[in-house]
Amino acid sequence: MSEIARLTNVSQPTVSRVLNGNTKVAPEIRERVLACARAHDYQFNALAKGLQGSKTRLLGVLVTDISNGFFADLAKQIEVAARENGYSIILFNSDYNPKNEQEYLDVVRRYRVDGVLAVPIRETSPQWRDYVKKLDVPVVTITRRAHGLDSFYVDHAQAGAMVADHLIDRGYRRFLFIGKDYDGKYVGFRRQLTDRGFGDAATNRVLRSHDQLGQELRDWFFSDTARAAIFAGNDIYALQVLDILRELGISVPRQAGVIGFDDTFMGRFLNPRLSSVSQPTASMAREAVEWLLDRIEHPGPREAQNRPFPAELVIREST
Amino acid sequence: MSEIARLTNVSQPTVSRVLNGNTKVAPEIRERVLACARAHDYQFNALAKGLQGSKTRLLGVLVTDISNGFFADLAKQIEVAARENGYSIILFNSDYNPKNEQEYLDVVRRYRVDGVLAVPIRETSPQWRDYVKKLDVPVVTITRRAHGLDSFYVDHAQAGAMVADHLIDRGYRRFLFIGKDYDGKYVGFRRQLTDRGFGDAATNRVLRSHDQLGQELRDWFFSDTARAAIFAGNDIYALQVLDILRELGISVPRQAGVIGFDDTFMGRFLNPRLSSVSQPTASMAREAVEWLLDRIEHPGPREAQNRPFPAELVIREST
DNA sequence: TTGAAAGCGCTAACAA
DNA sequence: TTGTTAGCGCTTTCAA
Repeated sequence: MSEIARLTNVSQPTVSRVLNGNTKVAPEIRERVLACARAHDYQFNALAKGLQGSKTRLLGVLVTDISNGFFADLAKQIEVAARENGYSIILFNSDYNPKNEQEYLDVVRRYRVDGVLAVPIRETSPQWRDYVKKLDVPVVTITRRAHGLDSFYVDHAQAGAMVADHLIDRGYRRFLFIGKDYDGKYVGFRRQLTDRGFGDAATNRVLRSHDQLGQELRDWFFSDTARAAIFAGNDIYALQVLDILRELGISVPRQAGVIGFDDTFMGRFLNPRLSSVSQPTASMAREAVEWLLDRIEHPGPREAQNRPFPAELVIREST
Repeated sequence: MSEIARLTNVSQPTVSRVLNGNTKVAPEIRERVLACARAHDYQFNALAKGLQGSKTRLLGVLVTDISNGFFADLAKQIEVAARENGYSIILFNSDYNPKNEQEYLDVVRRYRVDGVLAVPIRETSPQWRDYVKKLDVPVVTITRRAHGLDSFYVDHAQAGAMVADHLIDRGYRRFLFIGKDYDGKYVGFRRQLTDRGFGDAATNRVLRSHDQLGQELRDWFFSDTARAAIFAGNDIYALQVLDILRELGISVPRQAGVIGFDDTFMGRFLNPRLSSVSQPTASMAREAVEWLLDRIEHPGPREAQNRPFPAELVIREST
């Protein structure tokens, strides 16, 4: 700016005024400065700008696993929405590790980002919530609900219940969930199964996804003859389950039903095409970003926004 | 820092010296300052720090499509490697749009990132290369070779030739490539087909992936009875092709062979399991990041690094 | 080994 | 409408 000021015979603050365009400047000077800036391909220094007030036009985005198509897509939508509003994102991957998540919140403070969008790992932990609230930037939670924080999410428990209904209606009589037993979707799934009379421990199991999954799945499947359905905590698990079942010669959906979660892109092309639960990623991302920007641009205490989105059952060939 | 200086009765620069740890400070003061910083959960201001020299400890990462599992994985690896070295990444998605790419290079300058890792769209364009070279930060190209710039990539032409050999050896006699005809892998693929006597236009076609793909694929397939193979420019196209073939009742690999590119995670679980070309993502990312950091930490002109990595043919059930 | 002072590139308050 | 001045939070001289 000083350089441009020198070249155009005005003061440096005047250059600033022209380039930011929010103050009145004589048209003649204005043109001269703009021309000079263009000629020298001037780019403002975002650091110097940010050093002043809090406006870095940087958003921190924290996801749990970017290599999962669902989150990759989410990150993409967030980035697009942010860019449309002149913000850039600094991205972090927690890998479901609270240590990384904590580390990231420090990075975020270092760069004085204007706001944070996070897929939390410990959204139910009061310590985490308190820590986040002490941060002096607005934090918005996406895809998961964190009480007391702005949250944009689909209700996993309700989605789980929808899955239960669907599977029961399709005639499946015993159920396996692949994932963690404290996962909201399992909680809702199990509750609904119980309500409809399928709450037996015998007909209702949880398996974590790991190397032994094939063996365990096989044992579970052949331990009973009732028609079996598998609810995978995400589409990636579902993909693996389909492969295992094929290996075992179990036909889907006849002998076993399989349903995933997130409705990632590949699902509609799998063989058999995968039933799944779809989340409105695009609108979630957009609304969350807009809400966050609104909080950034109009600071001050405000009641926590709680915005649930409807999940949608996408029924294809696997159930 | 001033606050800590006040509380510990030393000067602010001394606090800086303690916290950065590269200058000698009396152990007693040192302890006092560190204790105080910890107590107040001090986080340095990366903006103020970056305003000084060029060290923002920020890396710009530009990919073409983060929702493609291959690039998502690449971004993840880059982020991990960067973080291990104390750098954070600011991520951008070009969506294969040169306008976005250009815009991003401006953002990168605004934030004074220390270096850039890019998956370029126009790596063969001299204008792009010149523009990048004028940037005063080191730029490293990943997954694609850009002459005159540091490049970490697999040789697509050579990989394409490997695919050609493989398909011919499997007994396929006519070939379809899904992607763009100027794609390096197609260039190498076609050259090798020609060298081995399968250069006929009649047996060798290119199709762009789009809505009409199903119809076009069908026309192509039934236009001849020779055994057909389809080389998809990436695994996502391959996934779609498999689905179309299944729809048409064409059995893979018997009536048609299908091979993808990138060997993304899902490939090994598809039905049939997808043959593909695997790139050493992890080592490419790691080496590229390390090279970039080396260039950042030891500036000065240097000969452009040209680092090809070997691609590997992963043969599964689809060919 | 420590402190005082200057300055990185901007914005904002104030004066002209 | 424009210029002058101060200051954001650090690092980096230069003295002491």
